[in-house]
Amino acid sequence: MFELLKTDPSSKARVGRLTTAHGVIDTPVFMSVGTQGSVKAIDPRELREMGTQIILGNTYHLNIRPGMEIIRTAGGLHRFISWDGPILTDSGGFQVFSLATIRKIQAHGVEFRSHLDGSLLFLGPKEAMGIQRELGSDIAMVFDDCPPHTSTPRELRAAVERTLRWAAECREQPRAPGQQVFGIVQGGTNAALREECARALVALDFDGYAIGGVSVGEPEPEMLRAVEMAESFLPADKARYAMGLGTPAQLVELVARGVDMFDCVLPTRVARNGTAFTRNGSISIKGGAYKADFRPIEEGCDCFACRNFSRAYLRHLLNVGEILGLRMLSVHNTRMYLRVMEDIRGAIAAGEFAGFRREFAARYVPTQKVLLARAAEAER
RNA sequence: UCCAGAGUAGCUCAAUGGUAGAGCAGCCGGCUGUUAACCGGCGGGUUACAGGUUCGAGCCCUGUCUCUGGAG
Repeated sequence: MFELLKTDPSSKARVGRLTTAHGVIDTPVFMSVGTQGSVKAIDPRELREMGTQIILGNTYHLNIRPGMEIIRTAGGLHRFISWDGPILTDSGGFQVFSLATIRKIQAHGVEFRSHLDGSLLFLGPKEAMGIQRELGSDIAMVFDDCPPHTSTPRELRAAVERTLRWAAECREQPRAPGQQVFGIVQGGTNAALREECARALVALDFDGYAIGGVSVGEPEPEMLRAVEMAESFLPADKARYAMGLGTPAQLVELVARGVDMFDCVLPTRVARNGTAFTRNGSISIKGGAYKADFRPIEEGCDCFACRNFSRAYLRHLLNVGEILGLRMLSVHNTRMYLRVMEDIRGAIAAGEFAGFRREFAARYVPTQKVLLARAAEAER
């Protein structure tokens, strides 16, 4: 159940409350990604202490390993991974995109050849919902067809039609007690397709609506447009979830466009690769510039890493390959994302979101790639 | 002091007498519903030094220096 608490007068930003079987979530919310039943390098106690409200799991990956028999025997995913807060499970739809080389799309689902041992795995609406039911997630996602950014209009249309057909079937599948199901809008950067897909999904009446088919290789301006196209046809009284996004700066902009929920591997993946997010943009802690920099990653950050360790020490850890280094960067980045969301919620509630948004954008230094994409956009 | 071996990129090491390379480190990118503690790029050399042989030498010869091991 979603409750809309306040809407920002200067934008579409809103604060709300999403009630699930395992707890209440304040939105806008960032959801940490725990694909294989673990938010990589961070344990549940740390997640809790950082203020994590909900985490993700993945149908495809958990079904391959450890397999449903184990999770069933364990008493469901919550018990198995010792996380008693809300869990959202992705359906495996993203793997249609990310594992494009080892899968074949068929009428009633997708045939995957396991990336581990090559064995066959079929995932369709029925299978994906059945697995998510057994996982016992609080929010299950419909099984969708997530096409790449490079798709032709014909392919995009086919993906939308398939996604809608499958969504209708997902909608009818049995659920775990208290489990909510979210539909997923596809349609790429095509406004007509986004509208058509959104309207059709809304007609099916889901518990919430996700915007998928973003973060599939498109430049930032196109991503923002795709979200806008879908958002305008979604009901205000249901949660909106932008799948797979984004950078801290993008989160602020997406909240301003009416999105309530996010998930993204960036904070944890980038951390393992030596990069830390700050309000001023991201910094590569591995760099020699931090060799003798005894300040915390980010002044004023209340995460465990910033309270205890210097950039110099963290750089040293990363440099010698000590696992603590990437763990601490993961902790920092995750807490940083959660703090951004806390600040966003506070700003909207206080009626100060417009100023917050302006200042955030002014301070956050984008990557070269984003700058180039924006420049190219301005050219048009 | 003698004998032997070795001196090549910051480090550890390659390179039948025929365009001196790799890994690591360094620097710069990238990473967006995780097949990623990952991927890509760049810089970097008086081949210890001085001669010699040769069309051509990191490689062969002579000398010098340094290091390592052994002998005394």
